Amino acid sequence: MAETPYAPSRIRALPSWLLGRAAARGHRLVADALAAEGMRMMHHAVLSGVAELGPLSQAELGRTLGIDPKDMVAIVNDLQKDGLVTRTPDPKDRRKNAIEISADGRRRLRRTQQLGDEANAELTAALTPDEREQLIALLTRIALPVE
Amino acid sequence: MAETPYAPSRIRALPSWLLGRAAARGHRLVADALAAEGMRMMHHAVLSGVAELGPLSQAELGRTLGIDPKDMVAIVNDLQKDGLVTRTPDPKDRRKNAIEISADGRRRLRRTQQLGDEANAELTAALTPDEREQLIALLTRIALPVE
DNA sequence: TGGTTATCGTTGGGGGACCCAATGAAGCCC
DNA sequence: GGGCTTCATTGGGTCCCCCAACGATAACCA
Repeated sequence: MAETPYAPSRIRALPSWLLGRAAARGHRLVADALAAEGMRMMHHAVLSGVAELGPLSQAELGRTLGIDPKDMVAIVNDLQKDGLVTRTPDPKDRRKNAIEISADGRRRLRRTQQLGDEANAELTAALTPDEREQLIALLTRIALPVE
Repeated sequence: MAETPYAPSRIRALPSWLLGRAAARGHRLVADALAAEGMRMMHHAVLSGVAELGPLSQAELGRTLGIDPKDMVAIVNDLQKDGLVTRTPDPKDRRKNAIEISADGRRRLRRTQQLGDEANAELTAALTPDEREQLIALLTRIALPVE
């Protein structure tokens, strides 16, 4: 491939720029890995959230994962169409849908979790386990709005 | 506003996920700040690159900043339209355009650099200067493909 | 020298993530 | 009971990223 000069540039020392680059690479790695199972990042994230947090509404899912309600509709549609989750009206609150993972969903999740972990290992391959933990800790502290 | 539960989720411990969140917040902060000058992130990045690396071709700019040639065309169009850069045919190589920053471009860059720095300060406000340097160092090592 | 290969700017198309506003239905609070 | 809120859904929009192709030009090399 072509040799990229990557001359020093003021821009590339800014956290926001580095975050964008690193996130793009991470997204590429994970998305490519998940594509082997016909899944996308958001689908995997939602499936993982549903598996952990039990049956819950789309709004709750969206809040915990930071996903827009509009996008959530499409994601749950896809997951439901593939039989990975069930969407049943909540008898307690008829506005809500109770989203729950299915047996197929659990099986799929096992594989996508594996793929996601591998992709993240490759993403952080240049780091020691200690450094990886440092990175996670630092990112956690700047990822959220101050509120 | 609604209380976001942010219950523990396996997804949110993954570097790729955290990177996506942090990058989104960084982009929001920087983009909002630059919007005050009518600039977008990519425009500022290109302007900064041109200022540092002197007159150079669009392809070289794209390689150093990781910007797609297609997007570079639009960005340079905008910058040229605003009189911030000049695009002149390179006499040495008539395929290339020599992009160079103008006096107006330098003035604009001074302001946008200030705004970008402030936004990045806010982005990393929760970190000590030491931790900020750590984060930059770690990100630098995972931002680039292995090559 | 002539033919192949590569690069440059440009145009075209497309996808994924993110965000905002509005709607009807349903629950909540007083 | 009336006002406010929440829920799922629909619609519209922006930005960044990637791939493919093209005509023009340059570089390579036998």
